[in-house]
Amino acid sequence: MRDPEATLRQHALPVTAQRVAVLRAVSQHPHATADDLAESVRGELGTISRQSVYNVLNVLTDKGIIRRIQPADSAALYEDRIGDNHHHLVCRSCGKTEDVCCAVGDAPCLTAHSHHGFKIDEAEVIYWGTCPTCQQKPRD
Amino acid sequence: MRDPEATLRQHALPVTAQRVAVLRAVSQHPHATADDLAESVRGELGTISRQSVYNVLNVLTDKGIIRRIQPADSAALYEDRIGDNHHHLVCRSCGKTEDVCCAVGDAPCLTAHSHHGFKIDEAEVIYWGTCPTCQQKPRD
DNA sequence: CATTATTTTTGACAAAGTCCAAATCTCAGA
DNA sequence: TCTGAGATTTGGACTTTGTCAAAAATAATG
Repeated sequence: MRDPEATLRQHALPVTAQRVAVLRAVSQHPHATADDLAESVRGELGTISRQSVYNVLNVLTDKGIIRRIQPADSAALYEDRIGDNHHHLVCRSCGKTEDVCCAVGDAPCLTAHSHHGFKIDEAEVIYWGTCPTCQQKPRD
Repeated sequence: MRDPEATLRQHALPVTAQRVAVLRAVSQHPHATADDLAESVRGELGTISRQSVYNVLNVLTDKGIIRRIQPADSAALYEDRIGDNHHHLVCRSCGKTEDVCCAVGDAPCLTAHSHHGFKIDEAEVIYWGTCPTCQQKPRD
């Protein structure tokens, strides 16, 4: 994220310290939870309410400035990288999350064959596995 | 599910009224939440504790007898149909969930190109869209 | 600067699950 | 069929993640 303030203005959002800080935090910590981000912002701003973190994240998500992903058994994660239709790879053991470019070309899984009369607008893909670190640990 | 009791025995699980009823409910109501299933079981058994529903669903899921899916902004859903690697199609508006066979052959999205050193074991795909019924309703 | 609408904050609340200890039940074996 | 050990069910407290609402503070316009 080059300039959080400019980004906010481009979307007609009043610029506040909280928004700038949260947006910067999302940019610096991809795949962080709301709580992680709150912690991060507190290190920078000194203080921010839990509710404000949620407010900001919701507004930014609604405006399409950031993206929310919600893997099973995890709080929502946020990321900066949008518009490129990438997917995610999550470690079942530690939750570590990585970006994955759509494997076969641009949007293969996305071929929205109309099914059951639904109008499909997105195909979300999550690859589940075990990260290198966890592969070395003894499984319980 | 042909015979819930036999299924439980095959997996070395003691047969209890609660397990049989929950398993049957999952079979009869694909994509139901734990709460939905509790209601359904109460209609059949008269009573079951909330905790037991969770206990049973967890055991059955661990044994691979049923499958749990967790779309964003929804409680976990359970289904009977396992082992065929199908995906899901969820209505953003009403949450209606349908099964979708893997679009391109057997397991295209599943091609687990190893990424970032992860050992990938599953590719979960959720198609998001609007169901026929909700397409007709005026959007708010 | 003053005004007005928007944000932030605080605290209560809600949904979905889990943890724990006590009571109950299942099932293998006598 | 009866018994007992071990597994399951239950009830209640608790946790996590997030939302609601009203009051206080702040940003942006003129």
